[in-house]
Amino acid sequence: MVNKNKTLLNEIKEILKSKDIKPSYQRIMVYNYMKNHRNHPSVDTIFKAISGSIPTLSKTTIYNILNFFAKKGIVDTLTIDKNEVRYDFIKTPHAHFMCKICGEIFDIHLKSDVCLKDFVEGHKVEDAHVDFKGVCKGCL
Amino acid sequence: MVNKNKTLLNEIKEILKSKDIKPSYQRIMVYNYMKNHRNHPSVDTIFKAISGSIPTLSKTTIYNILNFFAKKGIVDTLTIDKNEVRYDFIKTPHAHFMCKICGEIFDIHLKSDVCLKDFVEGHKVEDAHVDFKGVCKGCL
DNA sequence: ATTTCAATCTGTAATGAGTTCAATTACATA
DNA sequence: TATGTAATTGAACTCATTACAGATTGAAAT
Ligand SMILES: [Mn+2]
Ligand SMILES: [Mn+2]
Ligand SMILES: [Zn+2]
Ligand SMILES: [Zn+2]
Repeated sequence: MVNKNKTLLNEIKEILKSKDIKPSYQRIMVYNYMKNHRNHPSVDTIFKAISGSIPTLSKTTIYNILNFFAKKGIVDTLTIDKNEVRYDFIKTPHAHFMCKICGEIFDIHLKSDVCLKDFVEGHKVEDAHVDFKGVCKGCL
Repeated sequence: MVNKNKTLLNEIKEILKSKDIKPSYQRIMVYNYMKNHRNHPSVDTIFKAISGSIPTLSKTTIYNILNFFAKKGIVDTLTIDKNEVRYDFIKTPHAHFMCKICGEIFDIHLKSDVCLKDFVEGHKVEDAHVDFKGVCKGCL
């Protein structure tokens, strides 16, 4: 069990190296968290989740790592929540639904091609987001 | 000229009354600004623009009015800019493009129906936004 | 006209996400 | 082992937004 966990972290280390990212323990742990959670976490959520494993962890480090990961294309930055930035471990283009009651963000899989445009009305597109807000299934 | 301006402000007063909104001078001026600008302004932009006409104006009042207008459906709240909320004087559903260089937000008119859904995957939709980010025509 | 009362406005203080920065630590290489 | 660069840390800071309490407004009621 411990050995298996160690193997998984070593896999992440190799992934980071292959992307020209120095695999610090902090970066490995953030990557591991993102890989295993689909909750579109905020910096604070990640901090609370992994600071137990890294007693000296600084929240600034989480900010640094996520900004770096975003630049490297490992995570996507979601501005759907006006209170704090949320992050997504990108797989494929998809939309999001954020519940105004519980704050949860759900993945939505639409048959829409708006996420795949290179240009719109002459502007060069680098990111595309389809965001819904309302009341989620569970809160209805 | 002055008379015509006064007539326009009186028209706004009637519009607000018809929506069960007490037509204070501050509210009329914010409405008038939104009606005449398509720049998706922030609170600060509106404050700077109209505080000359209202010497005692408080920025808190702009926050109050915009939150109130949003609740009444007069303006739409855009979270595309992670630094500050931007507001839109709604006409019809449309998408937005925000330039990462100059910060300007452009209206985009797509032939997409994603903005018109009532439910997605069981969740009740109240707002829908299609947001693009990149480099605008002018900054390219 | 004066009183009354709720709604609105104002300004200051508090909150909290995110950034800056200088000092410390980790780690690869010589 | 010594050195140098990159990463981490934590405190101070910025700045958008909210909370709050007192002042002002304006429309009834008397
Ligand atoms: Mn997602
Ligand atoms: Mn618009
Ligand atoms: Zn919910
Ligand atoms: Zn631009």
